[in-house]
Amino acid sequence: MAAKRSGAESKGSGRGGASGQEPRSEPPLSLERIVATAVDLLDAEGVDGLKMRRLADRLGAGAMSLYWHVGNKEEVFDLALDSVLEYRGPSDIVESRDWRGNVVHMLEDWRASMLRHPWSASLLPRRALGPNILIRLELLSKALSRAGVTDADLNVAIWSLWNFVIGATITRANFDLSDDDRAAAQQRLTGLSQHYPTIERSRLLLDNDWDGAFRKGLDFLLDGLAPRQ
Amino acid sequence: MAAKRSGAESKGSGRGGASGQEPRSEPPLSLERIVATAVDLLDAEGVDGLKMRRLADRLGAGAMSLYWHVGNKEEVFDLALDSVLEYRGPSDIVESRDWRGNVVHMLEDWRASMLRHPWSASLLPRRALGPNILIRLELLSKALSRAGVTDADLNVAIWSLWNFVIGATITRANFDLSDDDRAAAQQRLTGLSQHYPTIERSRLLLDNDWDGAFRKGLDFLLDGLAPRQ
DNA sequence: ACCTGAACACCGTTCAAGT
DNA sequence: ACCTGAACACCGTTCAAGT
Repeated sequence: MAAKRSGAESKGSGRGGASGQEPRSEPPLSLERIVATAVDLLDAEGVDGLKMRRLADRLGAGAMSLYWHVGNKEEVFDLALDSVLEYRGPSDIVESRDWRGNVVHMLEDWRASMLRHPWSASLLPRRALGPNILIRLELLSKALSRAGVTDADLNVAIWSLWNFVIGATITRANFDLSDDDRAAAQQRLTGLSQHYPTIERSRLLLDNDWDGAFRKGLDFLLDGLAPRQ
Repeated sequence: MAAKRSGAESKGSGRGGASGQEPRSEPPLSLERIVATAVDLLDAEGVDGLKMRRLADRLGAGAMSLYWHVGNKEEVFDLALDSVLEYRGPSDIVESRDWRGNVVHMLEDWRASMLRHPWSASLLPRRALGPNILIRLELLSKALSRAGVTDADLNVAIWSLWNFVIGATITRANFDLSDDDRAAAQQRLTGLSQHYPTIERSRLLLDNDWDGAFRKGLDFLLDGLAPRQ
């Protein structure tokens, strides 16, 4: 992932090194490098931190060079997003047994991949579906069929799981930023406990076990979709 | 919702009326007017269409007057969002019977409210929870308790429903924009049917019954959360 | 074919003034 | 107390050139 940063000599006159750590003798610009660097930048600075100028800077390229390789900023987002959703499944899907294990594994991996890049979940629903998510949906479809979900219910089941994963991951990725805020919210809730007695008592806003809640909620949903007989 | 637009005389020298329909003798600026107008503008132009200058323009106010009433643009988003999530429940919650009907009604109303303002769903997960969503969560909590969900599972159940609603609504609101794109995607899928045979056969990307899928998926999830015995 | 800086058309926000 | 325009510090993108 990280660039190799070979020690080398500078190109010509200095560029007024404000950043101080600009690598020298860069490999030429390429889509691959641009996408990889965009992911790094997004990880470091979030969605709002991705600016075309800054990206070019990180690449050691002139400010506007990117526009030769990419149509516009949107395209950078699309490419960065898909590059982050790759799935290296558990060996082969031929393993017919334990459809449920396969599904849970893939969905937990999906969520984990997006949480490693907290900008990605929010982006996913508003962009065209790239090949890497299609692979995941296909796996889902196969497994659910095998589990006995009827053809008439198949699409509903897939979208239900999609909704659950997207909703959980977007929520988690965004709440993550505001740990103190959450305490403050629960505090406020306590002050208003006459209005919200039930969620105040269960300490809904303080509940911190995101991974457990995802896993248990997913189990409930799968129970509903394909009841174990 | 819509302003009354009383016919009246202009204030002084013309402002070079580019928009052509600027109302005259506006009521004074107020938080309420700002929020209501922000919602209108968001509905009309989307998240990216809300610019402080444009909002001021719609209010018939000078470009920078808003900053007296609001700290910054973020605050406008927060206020607009909460104003859109109000719930006027079915009479009273005392109706103990039919917890499931109550839940389904509230969640469908929640989704419908957000789809009426397609920018709202994406905003919700990244902002502090306002009073209007807390009311909905409280209702959810009460109903699920009544349905027999144990205290240990209560938070999981609430977040599962949250995830489902958020995921479904964000997805629907965004896919809505691209009806042709979806056909194109399915087309592309058909071309690659050796890679994605199952979702190609079920025509996953063409499935257009969003309301039905939401309702049926919600039923599955509720079955998992509180099995009907 | 690939890269570049200058320039344009925006934005959010600050600030010193106005009434 | 409330409103205002000018000004600042950005940003995405176009374009005419460079090599």
